[in-house]
Amino acid sequence: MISADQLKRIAAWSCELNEREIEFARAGIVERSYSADEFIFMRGERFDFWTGMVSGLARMGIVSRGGKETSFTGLTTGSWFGEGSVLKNEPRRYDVVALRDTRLALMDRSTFIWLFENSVGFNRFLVRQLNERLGQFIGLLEYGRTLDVTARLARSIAALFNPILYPGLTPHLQITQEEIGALSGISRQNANRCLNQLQQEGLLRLEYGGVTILDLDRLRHYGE
DNA sequence: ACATTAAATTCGA
DNA sequence: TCGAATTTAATGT
Repeated sequence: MISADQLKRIAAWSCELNEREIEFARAGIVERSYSADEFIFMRGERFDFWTGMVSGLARMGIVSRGGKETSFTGLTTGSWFGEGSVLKNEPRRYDVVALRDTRLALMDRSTFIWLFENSVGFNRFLVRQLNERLGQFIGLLEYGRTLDVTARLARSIAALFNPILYPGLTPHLQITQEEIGALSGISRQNANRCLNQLQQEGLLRLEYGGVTILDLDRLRHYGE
């Protein structure tokens, strides 16, 4: 159980709920901490919570049998994920691992289902979110094949700044080049080269331990 | 892999 | 509590 204040702070969707729904939501949420490199859950595992990033950074993806890692997307503060598995009441189809110390909000399944069945505002949010994620995954289809490393990195960064999936973000993000590499599936060295190229082209600005996005639109369509 | 630079932490007054 | 010194972390090549 978390306070109404805390709910407002960590869940952008809560502003679409009425008083009663907010009471329900906060009663069904607890917070939990994860340390860097810890698995939040693994593919095939049951994890009966809908989850929100309170702070930190995580990576959603799969590791194949050979140990090869495929990253679907990064998860930053403010994003909520896992609604697919919770709705269908089935095991997770991907891994989520914390890239640095991370705090999560966990909403239990019955609360999620109650909101789904009773709250118009919550459903509005869900539809928008699912639609946005679908768009993101369609974008991933052309990934590996057609795009060079710089474009892949540009797009995984751009994905982090999707205002629907990651509400309340400023154009500045605290993230190391190593973490960007992990999200894009490339080495830190390569990430460094790509980032400098993107800075050259005026799409972002590099800082110590962070980046500031200057042109999200061109980043998103980089390499087209 | 190594050299450089920025930031965080410790320590002495 | 301030700032210099040391250690740790991030970056550039």
